[in-house]
Amino acid sequence: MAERTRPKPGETREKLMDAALALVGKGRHFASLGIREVTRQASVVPTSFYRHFKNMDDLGLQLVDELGLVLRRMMREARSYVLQADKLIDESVGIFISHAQNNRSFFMFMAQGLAGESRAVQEGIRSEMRYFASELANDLRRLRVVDHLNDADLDMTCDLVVRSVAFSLTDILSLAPDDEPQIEQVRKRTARFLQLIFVGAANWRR
Amino acid sequence: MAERTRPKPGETREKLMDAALALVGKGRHFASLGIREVTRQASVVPTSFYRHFKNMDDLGLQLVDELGLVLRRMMREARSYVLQADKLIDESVGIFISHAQNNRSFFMFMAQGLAGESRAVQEGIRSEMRYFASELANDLRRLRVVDHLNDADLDMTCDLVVRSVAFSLTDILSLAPDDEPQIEQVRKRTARFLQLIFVGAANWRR
DNA sequence: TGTACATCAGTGAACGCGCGTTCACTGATGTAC
DNA sequence: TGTACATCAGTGAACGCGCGTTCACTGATGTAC
Repeated sequence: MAERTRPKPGETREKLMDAALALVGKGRHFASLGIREVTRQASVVPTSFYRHFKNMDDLGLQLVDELGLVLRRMMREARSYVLQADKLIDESVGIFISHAQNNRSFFMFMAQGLAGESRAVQEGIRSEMRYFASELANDLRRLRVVDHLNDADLDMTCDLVVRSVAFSLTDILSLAPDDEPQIEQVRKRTARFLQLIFVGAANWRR
Repeated sequence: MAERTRPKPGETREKLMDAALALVGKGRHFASLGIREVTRQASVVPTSFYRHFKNMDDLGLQLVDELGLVLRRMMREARSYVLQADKLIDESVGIFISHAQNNRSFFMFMAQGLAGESRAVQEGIRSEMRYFASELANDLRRLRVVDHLNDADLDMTCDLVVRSVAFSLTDILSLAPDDEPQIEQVRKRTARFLQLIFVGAANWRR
């Protein structure tokens, strides 16, 4: 019955990334985090950091990859719940916002990274958003709600949708996580933004 | 013919704010700037900082106020150039983008601040954006392009417009300042976003 | 299956450095009478 | 108008501290034969 004296492989790496995320979730900006600070939060000796990351930028880049996983999970859930077009907007916005609340730190990191110091992180997040928009375009084609739009116009519409939702995200993040009434406000407003955009798309260039 | 041995009042304060902006303009994130770093950039002794600001957050707040002035100047220019509705979108977007290029550092600071560490700076920037949106609503009423929308729907539309433009801003800022072809792309795409939104508004709840 | 060796992740001590902040001082400008 | 004093912005030295990074070491795990 020997105790586990050796940590699982990759455990410290995960602890460091979680620690950075936790600090961001507490309101700190990623760009202002230091190596010692992160290792302290992770209850790990500072030297260990270098076993897994070159520097903080490197850690940031690896967080972007994990962010991608979160976004894909969100998309998958939206797809499985939203099978027809009529409640599409409200349900998708709802799913998005509940994910934003359950992954606050991740989305804070994303919001920060868009205007962050590291060009690479910036590009990574933008590329995730582009991917998200293109998947959305696929889904809309599949649901046949936008048959009259050509590909370029559909892409533009989806891009605008993703941007609007991303901006609503920063609204959510600036609220207390349990401020239900305000969160409900943001949910409604975001849904109306999307309705407005889709009304625009429906009447586009006719 | 005595040399001016004493600096003008407020000169150092201005130098410090300019220095912080300059560092942000070089790609640094405001949250990661230090007092010594800013004073060094301003060619001022570190102690002087405390004559004008309590800490970096305080300096950030005062930068938000100046940002407000830049935005108001931009609005004024847009109003004087755009007198009728037909070229409204293209011209406004053009003016906006040229201001973004001429005040890169300011707008970088704004983009960073939206997801920044200081709650107060965040609120300040949001409030500037709300003000901007409400002024836009006034203008649209005045130009009588949105007569069929009620106040709440007009506000929503303007909010969405301002958000979309603000997001395009981050597109511009991530490009090299002289990358004309790409900037032209962003200009066109932003204009089409706004057209889509206005088509939506024109057909809203008919 | 057993043995020898390479690889890997974590450790603790140590380094030099730049940081934020304080202090007492200076000298120019503004204000009261 | 002149004088005395308060206020203000800028200075240079000094402080203690936490930072990023390096180093040599440890011991567990993986690999070759």
